[in-house]
Amino acid sequence: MDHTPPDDYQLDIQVGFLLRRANQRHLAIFAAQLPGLTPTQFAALAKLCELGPISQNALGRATSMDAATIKGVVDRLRHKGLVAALPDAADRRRLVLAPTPEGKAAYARARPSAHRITSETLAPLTEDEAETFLALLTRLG
Amino acid sequence: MDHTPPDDYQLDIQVGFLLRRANQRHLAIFAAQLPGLTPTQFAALAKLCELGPISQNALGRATSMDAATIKGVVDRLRHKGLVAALPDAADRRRLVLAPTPEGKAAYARARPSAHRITSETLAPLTEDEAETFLALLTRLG
DNA sequence: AGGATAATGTTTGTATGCTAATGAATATCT
DNA sequence: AGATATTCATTAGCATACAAACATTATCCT
Repeated sequence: MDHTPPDDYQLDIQVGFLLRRANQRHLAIFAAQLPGLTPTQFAALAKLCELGPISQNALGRATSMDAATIKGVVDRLRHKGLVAALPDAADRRRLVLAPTPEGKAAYARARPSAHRITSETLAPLTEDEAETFLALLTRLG
Repeated sequence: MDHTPPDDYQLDIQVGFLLRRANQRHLAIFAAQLPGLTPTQFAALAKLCELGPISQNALGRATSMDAATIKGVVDRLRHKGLVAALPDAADRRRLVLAPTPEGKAAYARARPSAHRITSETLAPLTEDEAETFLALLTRLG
């Protein structure tokens, strides 16, 4: 009898809306801390430095970007001189990507900022809360 | 001595990356459950139905979209016949928006789907976990 | 009253992000 | 081997998002 019928729809309480807002805030923090790279560009560069030479689509899978998206991101990284691409001799469909020396340097320079960005994004939470949040968020991916 | 130096950067652990992934999954669920409207379009329509007639920029603020973004969203809703726009007699800069009867009907029809979308997005978590997650996520917006 | 300021809506440009279609190359399977 | 299927990269089209610049209109302040 005390049961509230779900007749109301409060947008501000919905996961999708909250995810979008949290992401907006994170993007703003990222742009302020690391002006030269977008989050996706940094993610692609970071994964490429982590994994070493890899095909474009494989890099996309590693960073959760589809083929169309990763292409645009890689094109911009190549245009900036951070990533080099060579045709794969063994599989002529493939484009093998690798970070350039400038790309590796940019990644090394950006890493401290990346840590600050994560900290600042999670700053409204205590350490325990942040840990809980990340664990739950991981399961929603 | 057991302290791990933050020398490594694991992309898959970063908030930004996890937020992007969770959002991707949510968008896919949304598109499957509610094919006619995008999440932003639904958010704008829902807020407009909640709040009643309001200017375009004010609707943008209510839904966390900047002026350029809300314009595109509203244009598409108007093109679908879900939203009507009239010049404000009191303030000639303003465009007063209101849902059309079709817009109100679409909102009423979409609301059950919206609840399902939220449930499905949070399905990997228990109810208690989902509640915790939403509380923490709210503080990151 | 009148000049600085601010708000509203618009446009342009850049960057994600998805779907769908395409052509080329490789794998698979009978 | 040959037909079928899959993978890779690309392209086109649509929909967020944000920044920056703009003209128009309100408001504020002295």
